[in-house]
Amino acid sequence: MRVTKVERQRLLRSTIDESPFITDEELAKKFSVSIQTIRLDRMALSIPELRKRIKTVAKNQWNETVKSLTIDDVIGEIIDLELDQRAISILIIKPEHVFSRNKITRGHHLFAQANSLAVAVINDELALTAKSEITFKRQVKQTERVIAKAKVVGEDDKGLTIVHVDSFVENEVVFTGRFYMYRSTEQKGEIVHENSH
Amino acid sequence: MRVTKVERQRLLRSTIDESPFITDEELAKKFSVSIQTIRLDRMALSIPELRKRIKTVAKNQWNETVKSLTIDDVIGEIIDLELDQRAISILIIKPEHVFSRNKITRGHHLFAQANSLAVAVINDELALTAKSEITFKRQVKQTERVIAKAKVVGEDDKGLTIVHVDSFVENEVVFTGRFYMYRSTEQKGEIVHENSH
DNA sequence: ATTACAATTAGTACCTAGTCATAGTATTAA
DNA sequence: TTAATACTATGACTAGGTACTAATTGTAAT
Repeated sequence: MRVTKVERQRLLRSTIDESPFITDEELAKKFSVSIQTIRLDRMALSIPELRKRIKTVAKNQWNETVKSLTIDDVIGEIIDLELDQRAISILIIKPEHVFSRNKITRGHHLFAQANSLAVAVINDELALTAKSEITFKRQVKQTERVIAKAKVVGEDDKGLTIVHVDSFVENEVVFTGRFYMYRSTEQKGEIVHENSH
Repeated sequence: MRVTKVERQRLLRSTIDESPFITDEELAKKFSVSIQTIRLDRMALSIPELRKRIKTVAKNQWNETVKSLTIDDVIGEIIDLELDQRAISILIIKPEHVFSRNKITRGHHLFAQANSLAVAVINDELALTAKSEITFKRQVKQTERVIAKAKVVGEDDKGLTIVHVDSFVENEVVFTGRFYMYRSTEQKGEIVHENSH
């Protein structure tokens, strides 16, 4: 089925978004246009070629910036990250996050967002939560957008890194947590890049 | 530095394992051998070419991402429940629960198991976690079976129901948490399960 | 020293999934 | 009719390989 250019490009974007492992050839078949048209479309939409897409997806896992966690391992989307300093992530509450009857977010999703952010902010190969104290300040409903802000506040007497996370919906605190993180090397020494790629 | 074939292949394997984004050319330079030698080595070790490696890494990540959204499936199976008294659930740690690199369970899954058990044990329409203090006692690895035991221990001064959860792997405590649960009516009405999966 | 054989290197053709540049056709709007 | 827009086609080139054959080098045993 041939559709308009605009519509095709809209569909192209979402198709690639959904399954980034699709080639131009397959896309061409799918939309009944030539490969060249698909390529022009990608140009227009600034969508990189297959291999680069795959690489991007893969690199998140092995990232040199986010060492201890892949960005997609983080529950929610990281929008700001300064290792060993602070990090911010956004989680939009969808149907799968809520109790079906009252549409209130299940607590573990808020915890997961905050906890994974605390892991991500640690500049280390291995970061694990050793302990945490958390409080659910108010209920979060479906479709609300939760912004979690993590801040590394220091170390405790046992050498655990303390990360404080506050989560907000429209400037209102909905969750706070203090995470005591274990890290493999307890030093924030030099930046170790293993740029072997 | 030239080393023996066996040693080079050992190093090759770990190098690629560490950074799968390395080309044969770069590997050849690294080990001071020809590209062909590297290729023979990869053949011998059944290590696929760069693009396939990247693809695998990317696909794993893609799966993990998709899976972490359906967190509802990871809560574990309730095997014993006496409302407002105690509850027990079992969670077997699968690949989707762990960090891909070190196979250690991600904290939020242990939290989710304990938290959802705390919710389930409350005999009420609406049960929500208001606050909790949790401790991860030791790391849990893939394939291990986590048994969470929840016990309702009373109420605090604000009327929040306190549930204590200990999680074990083979009689060893791996997680403990104290959950302060909000409930809509402080009455024990009819049995309400939010089994919305 | 010569042979035997493994280890290594070299070279070729071919493949995929692209890039870039250029040219050409079809349809539509002024 | 002309011009613009959308689409298709072609050729030359690239990275990072596979698959194969052939030649060379290293080393250990006879």
